[in-house]
Amino acid sequence: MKILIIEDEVKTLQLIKQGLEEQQWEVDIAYDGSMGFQLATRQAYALIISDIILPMLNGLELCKKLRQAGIDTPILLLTALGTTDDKITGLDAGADDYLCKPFEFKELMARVRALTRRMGSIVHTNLLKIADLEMDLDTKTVVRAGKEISLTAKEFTLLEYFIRHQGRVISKVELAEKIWDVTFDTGTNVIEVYMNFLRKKIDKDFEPKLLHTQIGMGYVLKIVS
Amino acid sequence: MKILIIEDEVKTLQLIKQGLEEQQWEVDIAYDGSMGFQLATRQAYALIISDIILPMLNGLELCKKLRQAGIDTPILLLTALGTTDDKITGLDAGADDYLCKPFEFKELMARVRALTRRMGSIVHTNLLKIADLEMDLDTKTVVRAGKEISLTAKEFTLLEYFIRHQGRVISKVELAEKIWDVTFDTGTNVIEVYMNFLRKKIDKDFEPKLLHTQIGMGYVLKIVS
DNA sequence: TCTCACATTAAATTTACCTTAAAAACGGAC
DNA sequence: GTCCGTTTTTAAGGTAAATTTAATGTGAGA
Repeated sequence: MKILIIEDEVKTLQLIKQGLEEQQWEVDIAYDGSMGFQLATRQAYALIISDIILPMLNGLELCKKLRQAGIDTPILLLTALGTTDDKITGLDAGADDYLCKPFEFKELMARVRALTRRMGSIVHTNLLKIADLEMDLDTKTVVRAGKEISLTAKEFTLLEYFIRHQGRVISKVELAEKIWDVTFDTGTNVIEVYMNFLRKKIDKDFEPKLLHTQIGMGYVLKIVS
Repeated sequence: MKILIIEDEVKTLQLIKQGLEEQQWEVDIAYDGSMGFQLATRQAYALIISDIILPMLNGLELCKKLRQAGIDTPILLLTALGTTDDKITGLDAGADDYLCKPFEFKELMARVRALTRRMGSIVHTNLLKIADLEMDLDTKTVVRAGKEISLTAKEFTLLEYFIRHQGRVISKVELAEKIWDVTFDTGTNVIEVYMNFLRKKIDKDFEPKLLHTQIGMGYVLKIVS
């Protein structure tokens, strides 16, 4: 699950984004309120972190509009406006927490943990990983270097087998048995065709390459050759 | 629904109690941590407001014990310990918010409103949501974008399963087991027919579409593909 | 340079799913 | 019980996408 940051000040944005990514969160970014609204209504986030002073639509109006639209994602407002009345306005607009700049980074992270804890249990469950390639068995999605990659059922099963046995050279006979469920030589080249499909999708536009051929032996999924 | 205050300093206690009662809250009181724990585990509160420095069992230990006991009532810690590290310790112990004394009373009230907002709606109505689609389990009604949608029993059960597992790709085998209670392949296409029924009712006249097919894998209920 | 194992592409085939209609089962009302 | 409306299931035809086949290209090793 992802976190959405809405902030027009690039330095603050980068700081938060980096910190969240270190905690294994996926992060989306918006530079103004209306862009933030678009994103927040189009997909489900675990948390929205928003500045109050924003172009287009300010953080308070954003809160209200999201709540009106039925979005109940936790919202953390982050701003330089530090009076008690500002905080009250923010919280009553529908925000769940309010943190004043300048804030200590570790406090922000603790508040993020507190706000996402409830969601957290449903999060990051069935994930398989190698390098920057992630496979989510629940949502059946594959992401490499942050880009979502769409796989067919057979491609998915095949890649799953490779990730579960990463580093091991897997023979074509083994693949035929485990993925295609045939135990005799059918004289086909499906496996080669499918390895080609997979490579086009998960390796072609990325580095380092993960799928390697060991001529006469089989294929391996591993980092570096 | 009630709020529980755990505080040994009588003056602060009275101040908060009175303020909450003016907002029509019923208030229970505990003067030490273990009494607070007893009360919190014996009935459901909308919110627990606790000091950290308490006789018997301090506020942090109380938080941890309550979370371990499976109590997920929102907890607001209220204390004189004001460093960032104190806040982090509190939030990571399982608290939802942390306010330092001396605090302005109206900020406390705003934070109480923020923390109880969710509970207020979740508790007395038993409803499931995704995007602008709402399902009320008590009245067995479904509403999308404000329009009431009438579903048959099987359609309702099916949609409920999807909403409870939103984001997850659900295979036809799983649906057959969980909704139709068959564990073997009956060679039927009921599921496809029912997906068609559901789509006609909840997706046909609305945007964005929520039910998506992942060929060879199953179906997902989610916002955007 | 020749061979073999694998890569690549396009075309053929098959499967999974959608849609519609009609049949069967169910549930009140009488 | 019978009738009738509703819900659930079966069945059949159509379609797009996934899978497989087949034909050709390429590169490493003898």
